[in-house]
Amino acid sequence: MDIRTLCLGLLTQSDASGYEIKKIFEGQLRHFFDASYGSIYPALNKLTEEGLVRCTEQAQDKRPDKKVYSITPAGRMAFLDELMQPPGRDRYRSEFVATMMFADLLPPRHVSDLIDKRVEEYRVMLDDLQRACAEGDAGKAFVVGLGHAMYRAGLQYLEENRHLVEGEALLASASSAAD
Amino acid sequence: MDIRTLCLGLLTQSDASGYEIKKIFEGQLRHFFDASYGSIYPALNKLTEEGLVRCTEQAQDKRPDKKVYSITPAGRMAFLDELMQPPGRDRYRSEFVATMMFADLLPPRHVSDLIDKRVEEYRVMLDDLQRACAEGDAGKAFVVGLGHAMYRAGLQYLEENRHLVEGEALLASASSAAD
DNA sequence: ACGGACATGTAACACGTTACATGATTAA
DNA sequence: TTAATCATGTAACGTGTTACATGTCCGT
Repeated sequence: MDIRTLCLGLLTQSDASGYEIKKIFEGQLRHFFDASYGSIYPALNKLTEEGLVRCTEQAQDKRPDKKVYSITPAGRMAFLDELMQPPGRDRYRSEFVATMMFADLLPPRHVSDLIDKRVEEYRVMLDDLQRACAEGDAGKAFVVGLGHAMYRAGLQYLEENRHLVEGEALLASASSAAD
Repeated sequence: MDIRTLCLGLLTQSDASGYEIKKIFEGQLRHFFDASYGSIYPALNKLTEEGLVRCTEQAQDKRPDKKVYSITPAGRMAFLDELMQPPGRDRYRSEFVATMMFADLLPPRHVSDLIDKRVEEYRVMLDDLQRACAEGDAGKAFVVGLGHAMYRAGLQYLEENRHLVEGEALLASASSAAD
């Protein structure tokens, strides 16, 4: 699902400007998706050309014009069509995970620091998601709940199993300390 | 962490050809990373130019030459250097999750089918990971375990909460059936 | 006076995939 | 004979990010 389609989807829920769409990505959706202005504005222009959204320019005093986009019936159909396509496979990219794969090459302290940081990040994220769970429709709540469940499991795993990568490092430092 | 660095990392663990590296990505690492020949071969060539890996051509009878790459001391240093950089944020892209966000726009049956499929995929993946857990060093086991824990939580959540998105659909169809 | 929010956009760049090109060997 | 596995590579394309360009208003 590319940014263009995602924007179209957001516009099924409410009219918005490019700037506002960015805010939505930075808000509750932050832990699942993101998009920069560099992809949002061109996407919106393309959708307009294709007749899937309509743009109403609102002149504002003391501010640049605000371009508010709303989805057209054709846009709704196109989005539905997209949603009905079999979803492609998830893709994931985690430098933390990649780093942990090679934990045995790193100084023990560094590994511990990385895990500490990640644990803290998970905690913040879980708080965020808890809060986000309240607001929003069923679909959003479901997705937020899924994220929460998975990140909570990740956090718990880190806490219970960090010794696996820290231990190995300790072993190495213990054998050199035993000299 | 780009493909080039990932290849370098794999070469810290054993010498390999481009073809073999692809097999590794398709094997135990499948659920965490992937890479196509179109990025692996150029990466390997670039690493060679940079002096981070060395290439030994093995003439094979009845097969094209096999180019086996091994990491150089400079390569090890460069990889370590890379690993010591603070890891960038995770990025995630899931069409399933995106689709679920808009579950209320979809036919109830379709949503149920999607979840059924996802549940089945999780089951297969968990089996895979269970098996992969045994082999490999501490780092790999840790990462595989983390994946397992998170996907298991995802599966459980889906099973226990699918009614949230199926229920809403049912509600809509119930009210129209009550006419 | 300065940084941050509001507001829109473009161009260069990075990174990766897909499809193509080539060709032998082996098992069904 | 047909498909799969072994084996390497390139070129076109897609998709997105970063950095830049521009300008106002508001709070401190």
